[in-house]
Amino acid sequence: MNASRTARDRARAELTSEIKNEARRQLAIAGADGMSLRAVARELGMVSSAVYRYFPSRDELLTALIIDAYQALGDAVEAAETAVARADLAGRWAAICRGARTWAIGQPHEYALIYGSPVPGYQAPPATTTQAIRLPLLIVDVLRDGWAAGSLVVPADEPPLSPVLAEQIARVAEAIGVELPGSVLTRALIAWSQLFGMLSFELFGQFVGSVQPANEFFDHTVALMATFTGLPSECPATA
Amino acid sequence: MNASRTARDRARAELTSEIKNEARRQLAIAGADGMSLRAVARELGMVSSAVYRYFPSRDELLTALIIDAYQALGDAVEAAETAVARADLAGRWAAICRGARTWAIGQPHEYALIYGSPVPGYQAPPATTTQAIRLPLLIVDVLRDGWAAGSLVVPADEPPLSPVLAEQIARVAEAIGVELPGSVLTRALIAWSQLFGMLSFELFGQFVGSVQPANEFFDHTVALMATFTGLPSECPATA
DNA sequence: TGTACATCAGTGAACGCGCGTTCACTGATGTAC
DNA sequence: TGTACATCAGTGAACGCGCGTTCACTGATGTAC
Repeated sequence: MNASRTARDRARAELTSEIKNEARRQLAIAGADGMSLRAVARELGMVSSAVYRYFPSRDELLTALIIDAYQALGDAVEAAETAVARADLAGRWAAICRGARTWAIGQPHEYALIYGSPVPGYQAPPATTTQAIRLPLLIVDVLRDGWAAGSLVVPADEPPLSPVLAEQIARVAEAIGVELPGSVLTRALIAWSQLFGMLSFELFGQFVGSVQPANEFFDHTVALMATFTGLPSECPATA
Repeated sequence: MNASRTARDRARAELTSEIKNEARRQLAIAGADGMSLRAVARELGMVSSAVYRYFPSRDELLTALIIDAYQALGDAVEAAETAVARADLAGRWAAICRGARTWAIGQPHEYALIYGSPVPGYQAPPATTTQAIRLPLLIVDVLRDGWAAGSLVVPADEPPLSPVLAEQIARVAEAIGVELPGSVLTRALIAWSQLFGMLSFELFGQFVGSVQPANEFFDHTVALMATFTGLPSECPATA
């Protein structure tokens, strides 16, 4: 009836996610280019053409994996951030960073899929963007709360933004509906790119021979970058 | 005689670099996985097996491209930095950053090859490391000069490095033969990772919809990160 | 509850493709005397 | 300067492989009356 879930529906949903899981497994072994429909089908004990009942092409399967990855990262980071007391701004920032790192280390190949080199000839659909901006939006939330509470430390000798940059930043602020000084938003973008630069360096091996394993370097950096964005380094006075 | 360069030698050197050039062209079109020996040979008007007289396998060709890319980036950045007056520390830092960006934008696929996701199943030989550390070494040079001149601004309220991190950093300092406070070296590593995080975001499309085109954001960030590492923001007093 | 029809999942064969690598060979270039 | 031999570049055919995608089909599951 209209209770929707027929046996067929359930079977379809299950197989769809099994296909994605197997594809993820191959991603981990052979990378994005190595993920093949035939191999997925083989591993699942079905004939290769059967996969086409679930995904119309290899590219669509890849797209699904990319969206899933952004979503999983967003979920993980949001969960980590939500667990921290709202007033603990530095703690929330740290939770975002550590949540991202934990997720990235847990599934390095999915991380590489979304933050590594773009797959050549592949165009990300808009649905990915919606997921991709969740993390930067979380960062902005923390800063906005800090701004509202008056606890943000804006450096006095900040060089002014150039007109072009100021307008780009203003448009961003408008698009996400947030009122923050341009300098604060700019520093947030810098901290955001630093975070992923650091994660990529760690995961892609650029820290080998220096700060690898990077646990302590990561935590230290997170603290410094919190200060960089103007967040107070200590928990707020519980007054 | 012993004047070495026979016609054969010259022909070999020329074809070797033509093969690499064609391989780079394919890199730009199809990415690292898309670069194929057969296609290279085809484009050069030779039979595919002939390429094996120059590179023993596809992987060795890729390795050559990776080393070349690090080398080209190192050369470009060194040239940019050398052109700046020694005493102009912030200028040297900016030259390093802009040199890296100019090179990356000029050959985005070679950039992706060395700073994007690692090619699965591929192990970088030590020769790449020698080239890869040239840029961070340049950064350290600038800071060392600043330290020697007493013009480095070390923040007073710096959180102390944890013992593990302090030792990692000390080992790095020893390995590269430099005497700098651990906090300065740590900030250098942070700035270094920020630089490449920002470049990757720009090249891989994460800034679309915010600070793309990123020229002004880049320059602004370079200035802020110079301050972050302790470099004086102005040209030195010419006294 | 039972029948007739429509929908859908999965099959198996095929198309056409490109790939990396090996190997025995021909012919040109270089070297030693 | 000339000859004999060794080195090397490039050929062409072959091996064995895996890939994405299409298509006509069988048989099971769902739906409407």
